Amino acid sequence: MGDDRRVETTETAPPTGREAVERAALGMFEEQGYAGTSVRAIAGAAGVDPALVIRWFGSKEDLFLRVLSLTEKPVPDLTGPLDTLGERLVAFALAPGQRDVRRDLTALVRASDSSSVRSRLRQITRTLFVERLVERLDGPNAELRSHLIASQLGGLLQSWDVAEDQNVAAASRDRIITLYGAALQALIDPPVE
Amino acid sequence: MGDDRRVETTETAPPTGREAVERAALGMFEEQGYAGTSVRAIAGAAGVDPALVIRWFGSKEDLFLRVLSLTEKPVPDLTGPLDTLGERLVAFALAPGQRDVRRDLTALVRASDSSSVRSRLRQITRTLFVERLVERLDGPNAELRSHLIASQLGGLLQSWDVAEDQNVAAASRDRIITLYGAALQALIDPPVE
DNA sequence: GTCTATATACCGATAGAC
DNA sequence: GTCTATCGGTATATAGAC
Repeated sequence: MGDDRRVETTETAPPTGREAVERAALGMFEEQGYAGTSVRAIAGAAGVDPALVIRWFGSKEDLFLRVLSLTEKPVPDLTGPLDTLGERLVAFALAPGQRDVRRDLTALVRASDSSSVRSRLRQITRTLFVERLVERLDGPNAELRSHLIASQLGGLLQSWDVAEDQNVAAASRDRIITLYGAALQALIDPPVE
Repeated sequence: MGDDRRVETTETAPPTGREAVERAALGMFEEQGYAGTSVRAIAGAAGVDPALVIRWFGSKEDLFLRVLSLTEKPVPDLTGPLDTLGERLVAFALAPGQRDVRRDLTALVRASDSSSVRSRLRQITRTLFVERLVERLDGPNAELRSHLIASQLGGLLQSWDVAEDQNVAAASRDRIITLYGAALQALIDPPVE
């Protein structure tokens, strides 16, 4: 603060104060997880006193939830033909450009011992997938099927992350898109009785 | 050891020493997670000095991995007709009797910031599902498909747990078995080119 | 008001006495 | 083998300087 003269046009102004804390926190939470990141380390990286972090953001968990809200993150494109939506969803989830989102979701899942984090996770799943999927699905149980599709995507992301360049991750992305896309498609297509 | 006289017949002998620590640790890790469970609390519940827990088991993480190895847990029955295996796998995963296994897997996933825990998770997935599935699947990419089926099951378990008696968990188990079973079936059936 | 410095109450782990 | 005492670490809260 102090010399924060509100030059709102420049994008690359070196962050200071609260913003520096938020950026440092996001990066460290993504890379080392919640438990592996200390408030002291965040404060050090941001050039700020540790006590200020608590004073500004309430608690470590509040800062975590604020910084991992996943707002302003890209959303999957659900337009286009329904009968190939499965593959497009998998391709979206595994796209290189979605790496940060994957890491954010991983960090959230691994911190989900806390019920606040679980609640945030539900909210993200709902706004990112379920609410938008349910409007496109035909047939019965559209909402449940949307939830289950989101579950499938969550499972894929978790395996992709846990695999660590073996097993699943070692397979060609295209093959996974084809195979797992078909599995998603089984819940996208209206169920036949 | 010392007074461990190998009375292998009695099942209900009140656990003492190391065994009391292991039981207390398992229960507390399942219920409150890794971070939420302190060595001091485990020692207190087991009636043992906290320093002994470390001395006996090496570290908190070593104790966690030892107690959550998921050996001697029931394994899904993969025999029977292939064309309904999807539903049977979902039914197995969601069965009330599998609650402890679900909680164990949840605890592991939530502690998977640690690479040792991720490694254990891979091992469990492999021995519980992949190795046994791959022998039953026909068609190409049997191993990858087995991994992806395990991913689907992992995603379902995670949602089931995060949902907390809303959304997914609120739906009738039978409907989930039907719908998600069909999604698993898409990877069980040999892919058509 | 904003921030600095300090205090409290935990944690996992260890050294060393008995 | 067992346990006491303690170390360095953590998150969080507050008193008080500027």
